[in-house]
Amino acid sequence: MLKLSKKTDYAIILLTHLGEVSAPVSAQKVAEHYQLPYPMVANILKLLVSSGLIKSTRGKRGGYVLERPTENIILSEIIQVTDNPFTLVECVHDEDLCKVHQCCPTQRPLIALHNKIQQFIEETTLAAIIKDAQIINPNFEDSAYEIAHLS
Amino acid sequence: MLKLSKKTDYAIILLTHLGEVSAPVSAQKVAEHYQLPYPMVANILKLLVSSGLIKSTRGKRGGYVLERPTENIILSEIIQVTDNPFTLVECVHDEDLCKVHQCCPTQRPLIALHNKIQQFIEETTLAAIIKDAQIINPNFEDSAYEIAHLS
DNA sequence: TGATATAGTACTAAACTAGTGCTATATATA
DNA sequence: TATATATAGCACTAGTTTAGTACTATATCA
Repeated sequence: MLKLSKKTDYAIILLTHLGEVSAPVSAQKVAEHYQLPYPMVANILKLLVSSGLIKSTRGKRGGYVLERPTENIILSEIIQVTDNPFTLVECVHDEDLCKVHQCCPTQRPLIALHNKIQQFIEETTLAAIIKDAQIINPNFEDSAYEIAHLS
Repeated sequence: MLKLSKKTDYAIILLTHLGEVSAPVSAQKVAEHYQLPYPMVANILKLLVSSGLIKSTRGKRGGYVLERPTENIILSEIIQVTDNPFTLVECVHDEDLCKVHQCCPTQRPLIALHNKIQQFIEETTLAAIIKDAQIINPNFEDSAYEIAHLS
């Protein structure tokens, strides 16, 4: 099915949130704020740490912050972590897998589509995603700030 | 996972084949030609009939032919039949599904990506796919012709 | 030392994918 | 008109993936 997993969806939400605050945010707080299941959020945050997109501090006042500025995080990295590595059709990366590659009509057009998607997700930075989101909800930054500092 | 199903892959192969011959081709023949599992091929062809992309004739010398010229069949139709209807993220079509749409940062960038993919699969005709495939294997038409008329 | 928070790992239910099997029906042709 | 050929329409299964849960260990602040 041509769709992104909820994991990716959540990851973008989480990273966007982290991109808008400076103090560490706990899994609990983010989960509450977006009404997402806490264990899920916690798992994804762990995943994002182990893949180097965010870093964590434990203990009281601990939580997660971005590892890099939002301009240097691209959508394709996020998808790579939370979805399996993007492969529209198997033979894009390994044409030996394909029984009919001698006369395969899908290869070229689907590789073209693959490349278009790839290009888009490499062009799109977290910074751009955040900017887009703020057009919808200009007060978001403030409310996020409040939440992040709610004791 | 951001990928197309084998069903779609096969459907494109099958439709391309039908686009290159004029006489009806049986499920058996196509399956043999591409070394694909016959029951799978048969199922997909039935699906393509019921969705109006191809038409069938039963009995001896029966088989499948395209319902329309290749220029009038677009990739998005094929995907719609064989993959579930394309929805990169659920809220593209139904934003009430989303718990956080008041402040959802994924919505805009992912809808943008959705639209890019949508545009591509609507621009791409079966005729174009066939033309692409022939660049790879210019003898394909001949061999397909042979197979189609193999008694 | 205790509360808070992440780290790591393992597990489960539901959904989807890929593929199979069977029986009924239509058609060309000998 | 009988027969071989071919599609039509089901229903079923195994394997994989997704989404979400649970538990224990460890680090840190106060």
